[in-house]
Amino acid sequence: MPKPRPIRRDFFARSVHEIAPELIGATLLVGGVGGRIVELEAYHHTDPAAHSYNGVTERNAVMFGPPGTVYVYRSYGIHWCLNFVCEPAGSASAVLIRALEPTEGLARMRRRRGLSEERLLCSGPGRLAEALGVTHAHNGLALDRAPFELYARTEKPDIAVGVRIGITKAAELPWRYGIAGSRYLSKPFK
DNA sequence: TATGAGATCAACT
DNA sequence: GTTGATCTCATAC
Repeated sequence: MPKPRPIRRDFFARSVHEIAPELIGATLLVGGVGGRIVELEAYHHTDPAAHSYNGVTERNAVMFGPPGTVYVYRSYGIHWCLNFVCEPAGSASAVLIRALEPTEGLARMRRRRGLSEERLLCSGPGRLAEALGVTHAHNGLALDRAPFELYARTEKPDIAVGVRIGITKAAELPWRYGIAGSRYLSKPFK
């Protein structure tokens, strides 16, 4: 195995549409627990589905901050969802990390998630956050500092593209990316 | 395999 | 009061 190369914050100071496919296959750890990113979605500030579309609120404030920052929001009143802020500060764009192939800290993930088969540990944004212990306490933290670790992929996977999941606004935009055929996706690609 | 309810909160109308 | 970047469990087919 080649030595993993850390991804630094400046990686994120570009178009979210360039970043999103490049992050597929990267390794994300939180407190040493995590795995390979197999699915994510892009949200651009000009996109009606983005939280930042209607301007700053208390919830989405970190989206308007510097790139390479972690944005965590509560979903459906129940779950936490993990995002990485992209583009130059003020652009308020982000990628939602939707699924991981678990590789590190399997035992801790299982404990946090309760009895659960490996395939379901991180296959969805809410599940992923629970398995990695991500909460609002992580909102606004830098991605290249503890407890976060992010490493570039060593090989380019076969990347699938599709429409985003669970949204009604701008639902037709093909801004969901994933590893084609991975069994850890929240849903298969068409 | 598919559909539906419930959990529970921030933003918006 | 309604909706939403969700998940789990129950019930129906």
